[in-house]
Amino acid sequence: MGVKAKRISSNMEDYLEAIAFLKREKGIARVSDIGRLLQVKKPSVNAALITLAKDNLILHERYGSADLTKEGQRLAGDVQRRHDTVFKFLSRILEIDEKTAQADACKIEHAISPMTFGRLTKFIQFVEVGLDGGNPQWLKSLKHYLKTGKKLNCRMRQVALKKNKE
Amino acid sequence: MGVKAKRISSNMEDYLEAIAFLKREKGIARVSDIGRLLQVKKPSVNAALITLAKDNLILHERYGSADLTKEGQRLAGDVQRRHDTVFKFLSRILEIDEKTAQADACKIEHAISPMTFGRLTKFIQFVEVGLDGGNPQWLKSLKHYLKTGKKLNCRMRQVALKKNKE
DNA sequence: AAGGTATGTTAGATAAGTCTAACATATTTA
DNA sequence: TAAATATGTTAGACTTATCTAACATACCTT
Repeated sequence: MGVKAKRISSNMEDYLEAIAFLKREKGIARVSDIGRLLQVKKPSVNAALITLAKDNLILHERYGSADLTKEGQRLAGDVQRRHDTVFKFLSRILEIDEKTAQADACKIEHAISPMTFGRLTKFIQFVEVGLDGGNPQWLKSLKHYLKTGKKLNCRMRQVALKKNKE
Repeated sequence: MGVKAKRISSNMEDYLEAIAFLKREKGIARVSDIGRLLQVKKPSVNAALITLAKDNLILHERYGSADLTKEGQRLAGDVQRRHDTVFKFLSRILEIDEKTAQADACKIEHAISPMTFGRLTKFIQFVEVGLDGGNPQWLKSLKHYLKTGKKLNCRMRQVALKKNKE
């Protein structure tokens, strides 16, 4: 029953992601643009497109553009969501600078299980939507600790609060 | 100045990790054991040992055992620490089951930057050592939310507290 | 529409990492 | 110690992913 859900490589996931991005942003995913995005040469892109087409993840005719199939869209979406989740966690909670967070997310997105993805998603929700039982203080303490390595005491908290308002 | 700090592949990191583990656990790192640990055949191990020896990360003589050099020890230690940190985060904070957490950590350990490693380490410290300004409640709320998707209200909190005491 | 530029493809090489089958060396044990 | 077993190595093939150089097609522009 159903098509066997092949496991594709990190590299192929990157290509799918790039194609999805270009379709969304420019309406069309071309070899050159994919190459520019992923920092690889055109023949590499071409080889990748042939592989992805063989796996029924894209439609691709010679000298034509690449389009994701239903399955390709699904996989690309999965990768994208993993990326976004990891990126949010790194940047909003661990407060890692954007560049580093993006770079790390680009690698971690290929490495996390559905379980970890789900939990991470919920964790972010928990923090952002304020489901911490009305105790947002811990987040401030966390962020202060992450940056200074020091515990926020009462006096320091006041200072931190003031800084946040500036 | 100093030796150029080569960047080694995820695979080579795995081999270093395995060698360090075997040295620690059994006093000696042999080709067969490394293979068993990493689920690869002996010729693959052999090839890896040659590569690592060429990079001065291990000492290895024909038909002899493998020993980490100072640099090899340093790298193996780095990987190990990244693994432990990620594993702790996944298992203790996101409460992912051990098997999945180990599997994910084995991949993520190759993907995180020093910055992310540092922040994650501090985050775990923050949680474990109770540096959250004396508000451990948020953690309970988090764990409850991660598992049920629901916010802990006052009544639910009492229930959660009771369960924790069982 | 012809020519030039941009884009896409093919061919062939390279590198990393894996495998199997065959061979070599060590170690154990009868 | 000699044979049997375990362990390590070599040779050669395969896969994935990349590259350069050369070639093919598409498109724009005048």
